[in-house]
Amino acid sequence: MHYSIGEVSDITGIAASTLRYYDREGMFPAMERSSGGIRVFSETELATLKVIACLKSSGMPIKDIKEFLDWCQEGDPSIGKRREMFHRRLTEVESQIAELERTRNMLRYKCWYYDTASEAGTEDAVRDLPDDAIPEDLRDYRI
Amino acid sequence: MHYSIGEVSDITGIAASTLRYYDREGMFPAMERSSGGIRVFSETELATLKVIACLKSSGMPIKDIKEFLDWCQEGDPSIGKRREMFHRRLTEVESQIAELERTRNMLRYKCWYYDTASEAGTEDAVRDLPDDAIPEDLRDYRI
DNA sequence: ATAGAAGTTAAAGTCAACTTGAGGTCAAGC
DNA sequence: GCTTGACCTCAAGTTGACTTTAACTTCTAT
Repeated sequence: MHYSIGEVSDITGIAASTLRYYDREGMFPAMERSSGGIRVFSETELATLKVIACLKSSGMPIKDIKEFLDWCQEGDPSIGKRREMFHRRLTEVESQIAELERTRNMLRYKCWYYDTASEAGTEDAVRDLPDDAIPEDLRDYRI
Repeated sequence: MHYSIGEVSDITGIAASTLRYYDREGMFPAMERSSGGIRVFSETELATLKVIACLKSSGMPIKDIKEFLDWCQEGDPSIGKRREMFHRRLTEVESQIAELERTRNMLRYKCWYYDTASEAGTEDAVRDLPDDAIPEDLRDYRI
């Protein structure tokens, strides 16, 4: 199947200007053009966009994603590099999750703090409470 | 206890230029200065920095954090607003975690994919494998 | 054949969150 | 008194990831 830039934008929710920007950066090396110079996206480019989305949401910068896509073009000889890259990315995302979970726990503490203050109508009711007045699962996340 | 900007930078790992920038943005409304005009950080500012770190790692922009800190200055009347803000932030972080977990699973699939390709020496060995040749827990994350 | 929607380019603009640079001041030890 | 390192301000620069603009072309439907 073939798609115009507008169709791809509608399918993926990515702005056409962003797709042009990715193209300018060389992320779609195999993309074709109509005789009049109009971009023709195919399944290949849609697959690339999925990989871009995955790597982007793992926090990888565009230029590193571009480098990875270049490795894909090189074929089998670059399998090792690509494998290592994904393992590093996985480790990275796992620590991002751990950090976000810590953040979530601090926010849970703050929610409890403000629920309590809100009920009392004043922060004085919570500010200097001893640790054992704090729900056990939130105690370590007091800030 | 009182700290110089350099000490706070060492304690927190935040660059002195960043601390000055935060100060310029009005995040330390109670911070004092020495007679010579030098910033004197106290426990109050260290506590603020912890809140800033928490909200920043939840993805909140600096100007919204500033707005929250302004609410804190208003005292008890703003407890409701602050409470709602933390509840929204918690919801937000929970969906960020869910999205990152999805990303992690896609990366796990890619790790398996490249482990397999690497062992075989060629991507041909994995590219078009049927779904049931993929580890069950990764099947849904094929990209 | 023509209108208008959708596409094209290159270059400039935007935004957040800092960081850097220039030029000057403060504070502690000798 | 003087050096030296840490501090100060203000303005400008940086980075990444887009987005916008202007001027133009192509495609599609009537």
